[in-house]
Amino acid sequence: MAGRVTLRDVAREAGVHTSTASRALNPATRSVVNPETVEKVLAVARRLGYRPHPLARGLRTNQTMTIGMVIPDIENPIFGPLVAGAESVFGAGGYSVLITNVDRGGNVKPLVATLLERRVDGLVLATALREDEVVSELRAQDIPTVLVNRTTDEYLVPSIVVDDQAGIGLVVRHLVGLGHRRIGHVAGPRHLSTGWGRYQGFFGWMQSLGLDVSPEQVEEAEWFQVEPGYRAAQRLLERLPDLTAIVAGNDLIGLGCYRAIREFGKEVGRDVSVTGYNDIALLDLMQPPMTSVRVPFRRMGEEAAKLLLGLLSGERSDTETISVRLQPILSVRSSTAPPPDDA
Amino acid sequence: MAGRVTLRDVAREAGVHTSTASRALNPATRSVVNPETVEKVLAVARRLGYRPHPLARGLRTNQTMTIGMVIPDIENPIFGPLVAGAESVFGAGGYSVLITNVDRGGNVKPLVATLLERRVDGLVLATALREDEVVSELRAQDIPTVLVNRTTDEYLVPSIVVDDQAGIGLVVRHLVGLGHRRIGHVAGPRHLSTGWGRYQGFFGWMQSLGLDVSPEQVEEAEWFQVEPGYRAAQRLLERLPDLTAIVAGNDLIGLGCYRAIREFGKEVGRDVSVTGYNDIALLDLMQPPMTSVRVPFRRMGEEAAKLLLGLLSGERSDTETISVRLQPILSVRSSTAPPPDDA
DNA sequence: CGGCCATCAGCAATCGATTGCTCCATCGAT
DNA sequence: ATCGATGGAGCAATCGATTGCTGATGGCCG
Repeated sequence: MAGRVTLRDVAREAGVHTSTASRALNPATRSVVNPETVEKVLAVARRLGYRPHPLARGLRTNQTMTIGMVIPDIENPIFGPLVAGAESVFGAGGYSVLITNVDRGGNVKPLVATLLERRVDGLVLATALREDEVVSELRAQDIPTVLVNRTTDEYLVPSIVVDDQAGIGLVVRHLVGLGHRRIGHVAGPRHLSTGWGRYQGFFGWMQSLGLDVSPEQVEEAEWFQVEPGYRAAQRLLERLPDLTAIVAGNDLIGLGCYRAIREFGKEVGRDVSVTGYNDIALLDLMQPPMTSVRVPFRRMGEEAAKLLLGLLSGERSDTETISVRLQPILSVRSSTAPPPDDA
Repeated sequence: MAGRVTLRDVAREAGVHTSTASRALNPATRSVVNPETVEKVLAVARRLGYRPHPLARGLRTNQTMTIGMVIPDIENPIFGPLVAGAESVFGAGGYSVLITNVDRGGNVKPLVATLLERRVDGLVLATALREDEVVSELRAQDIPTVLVNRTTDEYLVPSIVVDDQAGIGLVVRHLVGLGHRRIGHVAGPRHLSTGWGRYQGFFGWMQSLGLDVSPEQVEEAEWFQVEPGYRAAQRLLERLPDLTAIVAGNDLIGLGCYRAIREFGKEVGRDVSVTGYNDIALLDLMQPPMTSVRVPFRRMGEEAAKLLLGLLSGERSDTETISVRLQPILSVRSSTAPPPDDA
């Protein structure tokens, strides 16, 4: 029965008062106790296998050593590594992670409320919208919060995101380098920073590379999924049948593009190149393997955890602007190739 | 500031003692309080937005309303739905889920110890080995525990698994029905109930369908991953080049088989049929789309949560044998076809 | 009219740890 | 020798809710 031993037991056994035992056990207050007494208490605690009761401690100190994490659509494979990374860093810091999943269309607010009722010490949200009421409130209430993967337009709380400008730059330059000129974009939802940032990046890079680009070269998928990507790609190809390349908002949308391209009687990688984003697992096993922008999700989770730990320890104030933009790299595969000669 | 209001505040405002307020608020003890008083307290609590402090309550009642969940290799896509399913049921029951990931080869014991120190009310483990010391200890300590996806050989605690016997039956009968006779098996690790059960099922079904089957038709992948699956498939095909079908231990192993088959100059689905297991996302987009056994992971998570909730409420005793075997169904795709004529 | 019981609410202990304050003893300085 | 400073340890309050027990009130029955 681990944990049956209370501080009282330790104190009695060591022949000191509980308060003394408490101070001896706590590294921060240890200095006010006689070193010999400290030794004695420590020895007894070890022998008895004493473990402080987290609830009792938390009640008094008003800390739960618990982090709340909200994940949208946990079935999306990008979130596994993200959670794993965060969890490992939090675990090393003595924190545990309460996880909550919110399916697409679900309401984040009550979930966050539940987490706060549980008195989590901080939050990691992977659910931010570009304009996010929940985040604003958390900011207003001074609840240590870190955003991950997505962020808000206005800086409210720290975030760890990937540099979409850079990521899209990688694919656009890659495509242009291959000789593509007529490039389209099947964007993700533009009310999310990821969809928006990539969309912006697409425009920016096309222009800066001196290529014509207009809004009609873009279609928006309602969601970062295969099916919506497929439908958006259909619309795009119908309007602009002579595109030689499509930059997809993420890998799943890219897979939707594959399907649409085939339905138009063309071959992916030969007639029309496609790029994805995120570089999820198994992408290299698709037909053809998809060129994508590799996003370090595990690292993203780790950085988010470190950042939040920093906020919690008071080392960093969340009023100072801190945002981390991770740099992606390009995974080139055979879904991208020079445009066909007759193009 | 949700939660700043304490029971004391409510009691004072309602003009009653805290104990009365407490009883009025708790449905179980409400009957002992005058209905009018109850109304009054309830009204005040609502007005003030009172939320009980979970730590204070937990300290007294010795319950944290928290469940610990241990996931192996959280990056594996099967665990997303499983976690989501469990989390939604637990959430509805007022429980929160502390999640812990253990990477392959990691040690589960200290993670469980941490969770127990946190005083979780129960555990869901997706990490069971066929002989599992940790599970035995939990059983011995009477800690409400449920296993999910994998189970132990000896019945120790309740589990929710898929019926591997039935699942393998689906694929073997499917293959035999297509005309295959020389069928091999690339098994998953046999120290896990999933690897073992499918291996057993393969033998059983082959025999019961009157086909020759010997251990040399089987190779074991060290892990449920593409790469180990590939290596095992290589070994198998080298030994038995005339196989017309391979039953893979799971989808990822199946994808490894794809690669090995191609390296042997054959075509998947035409020369050699392949079946997977689990039916993970994107499998339908592989080349060729893989026939697989669909396992309802979300449901598995839900059932696990329900079962554990049952144990916790005392409705069910964990001494009575309870195990749920979910029934899988077959997703037929084009990785399976009749054997080639010359075979 | 007295006594008994049921109903309801308050008192106070309790869960286990933390921490401000007090108290005592010792030591050094004047 | 006296006083103050200092180190070290104990006392008790506290965090917020739950709950066994006690006590008061009022109704009913004999």
